[in-house]
Amino acid sequence: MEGYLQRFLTLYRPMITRLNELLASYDITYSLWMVMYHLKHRGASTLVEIASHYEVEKPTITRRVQKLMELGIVEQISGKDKREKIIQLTDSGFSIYNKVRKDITALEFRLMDNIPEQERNIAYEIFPKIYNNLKQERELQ
Amino acid sequence: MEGYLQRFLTLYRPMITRLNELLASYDITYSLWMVMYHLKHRGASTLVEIASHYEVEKPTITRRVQKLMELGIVEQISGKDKREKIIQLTDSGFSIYNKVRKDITALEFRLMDNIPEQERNIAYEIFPKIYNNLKQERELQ
DNA sequence: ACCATTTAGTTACCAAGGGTAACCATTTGA
DNA sequence: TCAAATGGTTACCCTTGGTAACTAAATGGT
Repeated sequence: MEGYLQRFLTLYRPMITRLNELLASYDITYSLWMVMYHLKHRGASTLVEIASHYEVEKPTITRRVQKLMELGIVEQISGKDKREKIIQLTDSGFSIYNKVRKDITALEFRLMDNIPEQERNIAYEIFPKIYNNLKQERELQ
Repeated sequence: MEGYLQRFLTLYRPMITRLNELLASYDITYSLWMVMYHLKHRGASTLVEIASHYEVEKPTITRRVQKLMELGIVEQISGKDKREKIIQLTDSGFSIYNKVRKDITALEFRLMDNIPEQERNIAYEIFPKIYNNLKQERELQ
């Protein structure tokens, strides 16, 4: 499996570039999109939950959430623990999510166009496995 | 295939973090490693070739190559076209490459540990296909 | 053969994204 | 009950990368 990381990294910039081109018309960037995606798929979350999932520091998420709040895409809800800031998508946030989702799904189909169904699925399912292995690798240190 | 890009992006930071931790003991970062990898696998290259392969701008590669030259990892060779700067790994560069390669290969094995051989291969082979599709997507614009 | 255009690379400046350290407020738990 | 741990923010800085303007060299149409 020599070179897997390299192949992964080679894909990164072209992918981010296409994605940001697409997101520009909605005035968001991929880093904001990642938070929106997280809230859509995992529901209301605290900043620490988001930070640890993507393995970035807390201030990074503070900044992203501040921008998303200014844009009216997310809002804070109250929980028991007064230290926590629980964030969820607003109605407007959901609506923007759905519009962007269509565009991204279309892009994903174009990128997967000539790849057999079975291979797509395997490549799709392997990511969470590697993710878990990366997390475990971290714990060992 | 909805969410493929997202799954890809989610992996990025954890992977970069592990990789940089590993590379730190050799005093290089993943961005320098990518250039070394390119030279090892594609042979002596011009800066424009490297830049267009990874889809970054020329100044970015100028900077990386300057650092690698300071570190004695790459050197310039002369070609016919006097505008071009053709770069290759030095003996020292090859030696460092081989040491790092062992560590990264070991990391790659740990990350793929619990994934069946066949799935690994498919996930490995799918990257160049997506890469080509991304490049084609760019041309259409 | 000549000159406008293109190409390769560099420099200087700037922007995005993210990290570290220090801090406050709240909660946990010995 | 009070020290330690946790969630979040602020201020400052670093890394990476992009843009614009430039030089030098090569190309190509006339």
